[in-house]
Amino acid sequence: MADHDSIPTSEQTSGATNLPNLGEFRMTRQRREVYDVLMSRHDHPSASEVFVQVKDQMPSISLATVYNCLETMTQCGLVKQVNMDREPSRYCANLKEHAHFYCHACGEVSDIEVNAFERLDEAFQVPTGADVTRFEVTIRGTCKTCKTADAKI
Amino acid sequence: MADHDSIPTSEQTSGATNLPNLGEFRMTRQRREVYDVLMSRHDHPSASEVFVQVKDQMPSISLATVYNCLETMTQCGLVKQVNMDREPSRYCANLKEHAHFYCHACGEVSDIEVNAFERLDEAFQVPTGADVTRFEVTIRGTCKTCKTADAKI
DNA sequence: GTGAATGCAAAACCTTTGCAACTGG
DNA sequence: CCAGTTGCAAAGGTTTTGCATTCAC
Repeated sequence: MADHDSIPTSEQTSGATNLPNLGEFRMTRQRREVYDVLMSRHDHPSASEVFVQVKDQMPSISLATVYNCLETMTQCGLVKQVNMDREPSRYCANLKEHAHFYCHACGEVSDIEVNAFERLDEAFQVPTGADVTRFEVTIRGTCKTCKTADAKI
Repeated sequence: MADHDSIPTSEQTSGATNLPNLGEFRMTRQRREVYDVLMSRHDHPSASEVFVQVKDQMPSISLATVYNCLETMTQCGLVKQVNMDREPSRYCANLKEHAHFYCHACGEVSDIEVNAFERLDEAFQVPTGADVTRFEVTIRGTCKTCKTADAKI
């Protein structure tokens, strides 16, 4: 994990939905660190959560830079921004098409495999004449842990 | 449209997914006006867009009150809050289960009918042991208007 | 070398909150 | 009557921005 050489190139990511366009991407120490942190976690941290962890390795980094890095990487398609309601944006490095499960009790977000993303449009009456770029699916509910904890109260 | 008597009671809305709980709901002039504005539009206005329109009818109303009204009505299940990325929250009075289409060119949000919402869970590997409350589906792309406009440039 | 990225602080933005005055049931 | 709601202004938290400095290519 967190291997510097694991940053995908345009060629390597041809399986992903949005090909990263890394043409003008300048690899700074800050960006590398931010990306590494994101790669090492599967819990969709927010910018400030990333900031806290990166600051450990690089005390001089500023929060604004973390925001800039995450923004740039999102534009490049290197990471994905995940927004839940009005909560702070979260970020994830899982480029594979997937849905999200959101537990409204603990606020945790987890990735969900999709069995047939491509057949999703059958279920929806997409406006005629519109170009569909992508489906975004969030499943809301209570995770196993919170359900159990709640039952014990 | 915008009929004051059209505000649903708990009994009338038994078909909706979340039954409005209007027990403690006090119908003030402000709330009625906010609700009317929302009922009269199908374009998912934000709080300040609602504010502008309500202020027309009721110049003394404050933005904070509009926020309060919308929040309360969302809690009651009278309206739905729709969040797109980091944009201001939008609101809609369409209580029927539906998905949203978001045009990233013009930023408009439109409702999408769902043919088989209940069979959606077949397509996703929902975490075992979790309780699913609801599916939220956003389809992103370019609407017909923007697609056409773009082609002309 | 040079344009892009950083770090800092300040601003922008949407939304919530505290509190006195008001009002719907 | 009186708990709940309003209006105002001020605060809150997240994200962006301006600008001088630094750095990657």
